[in-house]
Amino acid sequence: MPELPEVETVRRGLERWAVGRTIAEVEVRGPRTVRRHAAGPDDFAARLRGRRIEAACRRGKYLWLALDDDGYLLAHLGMSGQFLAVAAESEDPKHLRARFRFRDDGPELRFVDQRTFGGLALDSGLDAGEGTIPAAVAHIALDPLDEAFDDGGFADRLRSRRTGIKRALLDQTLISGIGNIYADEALWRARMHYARGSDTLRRADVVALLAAVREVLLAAIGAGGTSFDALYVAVNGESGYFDRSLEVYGREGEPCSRCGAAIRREAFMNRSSYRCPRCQRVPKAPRW
DNA sequence: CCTAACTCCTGCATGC
DNA sequence: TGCATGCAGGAGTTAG
Repeated sequence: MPELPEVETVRRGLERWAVGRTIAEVEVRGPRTVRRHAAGPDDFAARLRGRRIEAACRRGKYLWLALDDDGYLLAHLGMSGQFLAVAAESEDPKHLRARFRFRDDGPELRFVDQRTFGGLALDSGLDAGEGTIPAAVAHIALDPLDEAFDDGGFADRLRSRRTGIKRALLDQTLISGIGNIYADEALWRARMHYARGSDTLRRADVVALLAAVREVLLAAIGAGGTSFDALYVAVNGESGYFDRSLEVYGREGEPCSRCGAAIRREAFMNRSSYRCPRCQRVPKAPRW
């Protein structure tokens, strides 16, 4: 599932394959993928025709392409969205949702999405202090790899919340880019249980947690992300290999690499959480 | 304002 | 074999 490392890998691919090119034609398959574009698929396609792509940007799990008319092509991959740069002659995949052709001889760009949680929209800019961003992204917190991320401010906000630590890590308005996989991996690295109350963390605990988050995100970016199946690949079609480095996620029953205890899978927030039962003990006052 | 449940969707694995 | 069920889950929306 695309989280920050996967989205960053895709962003780099868009930088390589889309930036500097001018759009000739856009084809949208069905209304769902552009459901966030209020004016509809035809307007979406018409406005993009002739636009030059100036930059590929990201905040958390949101991606956007800055256009030469000061607009933004905003994208979210959801659970299974992909951008693929491929020769126009190659066969259309089953879940093709949008196609971008350019005014050059290079490959076309396709947005493919099996589970349709992903989406595309055109948006206008908003001055957010740290620069202009698409208006629809304004409520998303900076991600922990952004140099403007405020560690102290995050600690304050986290500690003032009355929720569990994993819920907080998954809240994109508090810290962005973390999903189920990297939340579990970071909590394992920090030796914290997912149900620990966010208001029980001392500032030093938050420092350790942020360090663990950054370590795992950077390592995963270095591996090109995590590809469990064909649902996540880079823009050039390659899979990431961070799945080999996962310590707990998807490893139920396997020994913890630190202590040897069998990794446990538990239902939490209508999904699965993985943890080491010895390294990550249940807190005295868990907040499920 | 805060927190949490609900909802959208498709394909694959599992069980009877 | 076929059908029902469960599971994967990001984030906007709604409810309390």
